[in-house]
Amino acid sequence: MKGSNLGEFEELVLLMVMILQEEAYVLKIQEELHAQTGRKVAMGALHTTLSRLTSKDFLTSVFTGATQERGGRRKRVYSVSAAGKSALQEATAIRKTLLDQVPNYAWQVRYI
Amino acid sequence: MKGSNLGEFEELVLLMVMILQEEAYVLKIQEELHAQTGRKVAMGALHTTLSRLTSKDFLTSVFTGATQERGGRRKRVYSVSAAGKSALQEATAIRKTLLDQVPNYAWQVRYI
DNA sequence: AGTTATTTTCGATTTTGCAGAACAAATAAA
DNA sequence: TTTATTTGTTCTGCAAAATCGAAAATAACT
Repeated sequence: MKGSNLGEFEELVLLMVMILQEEAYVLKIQEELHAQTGRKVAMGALHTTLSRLTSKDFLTSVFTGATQERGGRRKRVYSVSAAGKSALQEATAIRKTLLDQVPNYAWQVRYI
Repeated sequence: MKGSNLGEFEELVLLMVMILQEEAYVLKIQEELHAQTGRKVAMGALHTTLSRLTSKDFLTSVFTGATQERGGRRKRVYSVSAAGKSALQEATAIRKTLLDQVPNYAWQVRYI
């Protein structure tokens, strides 16, 4: 219970990987991250975060066989490990707890 | 809509300030942060974050008159600005949106 | 004036976030 | 069968965020 805190971007990336599932490879992640959060990050940036998350054992990855598209290299597909999920879970839970204690709920985002 | 992303610790601090209200001064924040999240941060760390948030205009602060306790200096009480609230709101909303797209809700923290 | 508790300020360091260029692989086109 | 083009990976490097520890202030009480 040390609280292996996730950086804010790391957290977004973990979420995207969970959402994308078998489609969780860099380009897709980058694209989807932009579509959903309006954030456009360089590929290098994403790779750095991805490998940092991997060395923290929050992500694992495997190569898929190359497809027959123009320039279609084999892609590395990521998935969130159990540790990654619980880190995410913990961060979410803590914030939820705090959020519930904020007086004047007016400003809050409605759950439900 | 630039996405003035909050760091993960910055976000926790903003939340604590909102929760603590008139009691939002460093020592209290530190103490409460530890109580609620199990995280023990050094005072210096907190001050750095607090002033970063202030220069981003997410926090404002005023001095209270010193109380009559032994060693009781006047404390600087913080409060979250409108900009701070919306930054918080935005971060929360984005994550909520993503969270809702994660397949296999089982692992998720229940809202409600 | 000196002691004591509380808060703020000041380096210094590690970890995260992010960009861009160089490199590698695969295929389409010339 | 070379060359161009697209897709993906690695490397280098800097900026911003997270932290610590110690030094300076400040305020009451002796």
